Amino acid sequence: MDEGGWADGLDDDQLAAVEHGDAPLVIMAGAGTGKTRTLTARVARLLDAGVAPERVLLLTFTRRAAASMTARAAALCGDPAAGRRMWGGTFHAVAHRLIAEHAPQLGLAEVSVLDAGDVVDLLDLLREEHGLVGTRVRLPTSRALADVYTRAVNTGRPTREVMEDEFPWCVDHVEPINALFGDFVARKRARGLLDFDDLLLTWRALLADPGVGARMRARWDWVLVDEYQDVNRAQVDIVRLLRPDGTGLTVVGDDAQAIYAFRGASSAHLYELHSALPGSTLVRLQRNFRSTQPVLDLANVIRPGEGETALRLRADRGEAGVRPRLVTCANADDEARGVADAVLAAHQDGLALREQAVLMRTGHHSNQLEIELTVRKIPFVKYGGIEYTNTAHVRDLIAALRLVHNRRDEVAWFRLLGRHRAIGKATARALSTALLATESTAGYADVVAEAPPKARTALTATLTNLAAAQAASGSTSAVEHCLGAVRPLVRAHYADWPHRVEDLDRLAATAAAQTDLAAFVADLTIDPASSSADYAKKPQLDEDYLTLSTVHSAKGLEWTAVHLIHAVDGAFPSDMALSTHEGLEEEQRLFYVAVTRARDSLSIYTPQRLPTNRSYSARHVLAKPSRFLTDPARAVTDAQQPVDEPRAATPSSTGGFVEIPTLQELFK
DNA sequence: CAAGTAATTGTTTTT
DNA sequence: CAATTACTTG
Repeated sequence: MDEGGWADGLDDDQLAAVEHGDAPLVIMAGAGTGKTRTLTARVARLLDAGVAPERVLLLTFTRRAAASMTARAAALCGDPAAGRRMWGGTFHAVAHRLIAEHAPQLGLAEVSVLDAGDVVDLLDLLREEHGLVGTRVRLPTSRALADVYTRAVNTGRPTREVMEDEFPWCVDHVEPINALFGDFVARKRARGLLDFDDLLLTWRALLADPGVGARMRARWDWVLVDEYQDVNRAQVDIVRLLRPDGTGLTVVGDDAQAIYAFRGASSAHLYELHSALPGSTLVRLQRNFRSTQPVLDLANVIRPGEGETALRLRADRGEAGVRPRLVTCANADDEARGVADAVLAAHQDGLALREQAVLMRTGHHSNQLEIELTVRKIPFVKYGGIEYTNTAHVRDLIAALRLVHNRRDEVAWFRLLGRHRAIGKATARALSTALLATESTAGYADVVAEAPPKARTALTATLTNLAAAQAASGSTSAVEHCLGAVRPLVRAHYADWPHRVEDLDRLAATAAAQTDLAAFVADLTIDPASSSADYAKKPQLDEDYLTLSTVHSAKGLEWTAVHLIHAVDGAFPSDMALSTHEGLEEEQRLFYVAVTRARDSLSIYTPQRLPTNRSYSARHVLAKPSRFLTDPARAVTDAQQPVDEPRAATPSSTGGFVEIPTLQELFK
């Protein structure tokens, strides 16, 4: 019917991908070539042809991407409700939904999701039991153990091999470490705890089961996967198990934008899929609809890879445009002023802050800039970095919320018990064991008797509240009791409690409004960035604000004006990546991703002096411009020195902005 | 065994 | 410079 709807404005290549039948389809789409649009249109076309929305599964890299794609596809075919009926989300989020549904088949009563920090806590607990503590020789930290484990799981290599290659100082302890990992797996299983890796492994196991797998496969006729260059071994297996012969499968990716090797991803999976599925069609999208040619000229210089896979992006918008600016600054403060000046200048010329972004390699690169923006009252929201839900008090509340649905969540018990005065590691462990042994909440009182006398009053209050939360029938009352349990602990435990309690009230208010509290808590863990960002910035939704983002978090997004800061060797590329060839290549792809986010205007800043990262005193060190700014790269940019006289911050000179809190402040 | 004090170590990206 | 960790004391 609404033919023009989804086909509107698509070029021949895109249309070919959209109208392709049910044979396996691999779309290699360069940056800015309308990959999201094509995928969305393809889904809309399927719906338009009468496919039931619940028979479509769309796997994306972030929850935000899934939500916007399903909503747009539904709108394109004139049935807004279809978006909610469709299956969409990250691998991890969809896995959780399916695992919760199949908990009985997995022998699990309830499931809780552990974040990276919880995993470290649990490993720490086990580390002592396995005698891997002491000061006689260097032993791996819990953090290192978590790294080894996740690395092995995500690449499908034995832990021994991972340790030999990447953690040589652990090699002397392979035996006890592997024994510990065995216990780690068993303990998680016994308590209904799933970490991020388990979500994928468990989904894969469900699919590999003859009975459950066949039924699960039969749920969807169409499976579409975005950002396929960033999937790891387990995710590849899941895709293959979902569509064994590739019928109804569509994957989209760009090997030049593979930036998650550290998580076990490999862009080789993209090619392997094409060759593994004999009947598959390969469609290449090379016309860039996003950026001006001058921006692409730089992108083409920076883009890694030669030969067959090399692909020169061509601007559909013609030759016009402004060459990227290469701005040399004295130091980070100078850089911050330069960015703020440029952002405000563009704003005065009518470019909304929402159309501008500042990108960086790592979260702390914007420290000085954030101060400058705050002083000059330029509102901003920062994406990336992991501060928000990782703050201790937020995790305390999340632990309490997890206990509402899973009384056997040992990690959560351990954490909350340890917040009490007079209860340390050893006592917390003993008490959590005792709590796990209780048949019902009625047994909590007996456990209090085992606690040190000084802790009993507070502990009684905590356990009474948690028991009430567990008995509560609705989210509102459950959350209220959790807050009742956690608030006094936070007040007693943190000197700066007023701020923290405010945070908790805010989070609790959102949690209380949920119909499915368990799912909300899991979501908060699986997708912390967008969940916390979404609820934190809701009140200012129609405000204009500048985006600050790590390049990783900026993947798939675009802005009219982009400012790339700290383009300096050691910062971008990160000094952590300089030692290996693969590491450096990934940094280069990351740089390419950053450059290709810009539509019209790109500015790259190179501060000449930065604080040393060794010593935290005020000493600075000379920084060289990023090695990716080669002579050919410089040849297609305009070098620019900002005014080098120091300028005072000019507060209200721009006026009119309402100060909104940054996420960091919300969760401090 | 917990809490306080002294020493030391930190280093990226994220589901 | 902070924040974690190792060591000491109550």
